[in-house]
Amino acid sequence: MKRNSRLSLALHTLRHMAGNPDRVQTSADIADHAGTNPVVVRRVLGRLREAGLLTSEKGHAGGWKLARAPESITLADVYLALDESLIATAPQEQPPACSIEHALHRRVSGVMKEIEESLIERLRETTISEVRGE
Amino acid sequence: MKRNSRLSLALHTLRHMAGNPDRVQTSADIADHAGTNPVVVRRVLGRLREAGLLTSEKGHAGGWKLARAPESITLADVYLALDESLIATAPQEQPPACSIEHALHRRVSGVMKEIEESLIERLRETTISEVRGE
DNA sequence: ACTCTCGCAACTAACGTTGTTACAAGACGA
DNA sequence: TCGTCTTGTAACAACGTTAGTTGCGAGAGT
Ligand code: FES
Ligand code: FES
Repeated sequence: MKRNSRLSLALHTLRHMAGNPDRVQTSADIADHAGTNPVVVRRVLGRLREAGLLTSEKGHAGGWKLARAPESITLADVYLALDESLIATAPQEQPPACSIEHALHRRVSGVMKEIEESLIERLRETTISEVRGE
Repeated sequence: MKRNSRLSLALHTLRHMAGNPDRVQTSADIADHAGTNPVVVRRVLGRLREAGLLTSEKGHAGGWKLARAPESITLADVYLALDESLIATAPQEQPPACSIEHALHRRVSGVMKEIEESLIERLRETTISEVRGE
């Protein structure tokens, strides 16, 4: 229901896999684990696969596995893989009648872009495997 | 339809008023001006009034007016008045069963908080009246 | 063949946002 | 006092987004 449940699901799953990098897990396993539905898991992890973070195999003994060393996967990689800007700036659909409105929008979305940049920068500082419980 | 149309409406209206600070405008005027509905305008501007940016009067010759000098109103004031965090972090409804999930959430929302801080800081650098067309 | 798995399309339900109508309450002027 | 203007607020419809669910086809392995 929340806006970043996809990010939470992705991070938790990756971190969980980082604890056992060679184990193959099915989307049903993961869904159980995360209290959700296998299809939802495949939807989210599918994006991570497109970004090269995971691999998936069909058939018997198929499932999901990390595609890279967990130490090389940063929070920013996950955030970008999902490509849902948490920083919202409406893309100004109409050419604005009023030039001041235009200027305001430019100003605000300029700041937003900067902020998103620095968000990604900050997220790049920590890898999946660095985060531990308590 | 977009996530920040309230912010756009608020900023544009305030900037428009800044050009003529003593003029009283009705929500119908403003709605015409912004291509929306008077009730929507009252909803958004109501928040700005609660934050002390505007005043409103009922009755004949009533309407909306700036409560402060436009040079003293920053973009951050408006953003905060609307108090809709553009930086979304789900407030972690359940106590998380898994401590790693908890740690991940803490890390991410810590970063988000910082980022929102710096967003506000950046927005505080410009006042309403500073923004001009072309 | 059979079974397991992903991939994908379609649908529902819940939620948030905008726009709209309706009406009460207050303020002002005639 | 009466009429009119305006805000304030509630209620509703329309729409988009998201999570969840079902169903089924396509590969992969036994
Ligand atoms: S349950 Fe495995 S990391 Fe949370
Ligand atoms: S129309 Fe007046 S500021 Fe845009």
